[in-house]
Amino acid sequence: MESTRKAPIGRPRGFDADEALERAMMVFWEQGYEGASLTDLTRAMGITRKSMYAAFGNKEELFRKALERYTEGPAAYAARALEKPSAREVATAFLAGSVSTTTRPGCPAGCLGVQGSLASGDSGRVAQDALTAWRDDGRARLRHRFQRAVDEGDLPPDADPELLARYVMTVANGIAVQAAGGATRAELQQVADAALRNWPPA
Amino acid sequence: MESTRKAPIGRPRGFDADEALERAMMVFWEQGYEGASLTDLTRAMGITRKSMYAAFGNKEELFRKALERYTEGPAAYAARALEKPSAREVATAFLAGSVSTTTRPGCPAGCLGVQGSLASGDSGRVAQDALTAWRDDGRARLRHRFQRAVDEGDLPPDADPELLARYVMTVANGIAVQAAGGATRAELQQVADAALRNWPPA
DNA sequence: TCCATTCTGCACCGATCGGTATCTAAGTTT
DNA sequence: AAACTTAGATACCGATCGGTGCAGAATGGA
Repeated sequence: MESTRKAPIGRPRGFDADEALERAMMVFWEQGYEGASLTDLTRAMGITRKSMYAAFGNKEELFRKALERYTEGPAAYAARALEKPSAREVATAFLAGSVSTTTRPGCPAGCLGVQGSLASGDSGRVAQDALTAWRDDGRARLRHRFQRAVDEGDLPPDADPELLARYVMTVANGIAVQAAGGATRAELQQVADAALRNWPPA
Repeated sequence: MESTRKAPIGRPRGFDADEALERAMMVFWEQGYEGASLTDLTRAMGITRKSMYAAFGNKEELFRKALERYTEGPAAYAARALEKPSAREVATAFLAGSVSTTTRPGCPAGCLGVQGSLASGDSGRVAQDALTAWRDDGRARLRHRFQRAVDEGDLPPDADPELLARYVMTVANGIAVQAAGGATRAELQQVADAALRNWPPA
């Protein structure tokens, strides 16, 4: 009985399931759930469709397992941050881990938890690029406005318009993600207030 | 010549192009670019595929025009915010407009500019829900940790763990969006530092 | 040795995708 | 009235989607 549990009869699996899942996670991370086709996934995993279905069930379950792996791997900074001794250190470590993981060389830019459905396949790339350009344009306008504020003495001379613009835009993007996840207006207004409690933050 | 410009020969358009574009914008806003099929779009617009192609070119151009309309409509708060007299008012109005627009009743939750490719069709809904639950779980863990900090005296007694957790998660989500758009690690670390310059923000 | 299981590889399924063709009917110009 | 353009409806195109079936080979335990 134990022997059957350890090694079920039949040809053993010819690939490393953990490594295959790691590869699948990277594809989902980069291309999102719908943008990652079975062809993309299995090619990256180095196995056939049949093997993937036998090992992971279907695409949805593969994604869930990839998300679990992401939590224990690239997103492990979150759990580590929660163990810091003070709240300030928790928050600092959490955001530092967020920065580090979303900009890690060799890994897709961004967070699987956010853009797992933000990224897309080739057909949606133009729209994705258009939206990135749209956000960049808004940020540039904020930057110019804050530069003017520095010039006019409205902001201190050592204020960094680039940083301030990116800060405001980052909070706004985060608010959008929160709203899409069901946060209420009152909750988000509290967040906006908190983000501006000391202004300018630099 | 003026007459031909005003009314070109042939049967005039039988629908209001502006209103059709408005409807299309709402569909893109709610379902994202790839999640919005031509069937969804034309049904909402009340016209046929042929009419849509004749009036707007193709799906990509329709999306671009819908994004323009979004900029001039629901996202007009951004332009208005830039006209405020002080930098603080600019930032305040920008974030307040972001909150208001992403949580407006009768409109899709979130920002078209962020989740135009974040949302998805029916096939990706389960993955989308899983990611929302994933982010909610992370936020709950932060909240519990901050509650403990209050209990231990690490945070002042009047600190709001719910707000602090949402604040940190919002900034992290924004960082993820920024990273996906190409922001560098150094730039984002500056943002994270700015977000924590006065802690706790409440 | 026999059997069970998984392997690779390919063809295939129904469904949907964005986009087009074809038809008739209708309305506005010259 | 003639010329022109659009609307509506329907069917269709090639491509891709997630998922399956079937072939034959490989590799283990009983």
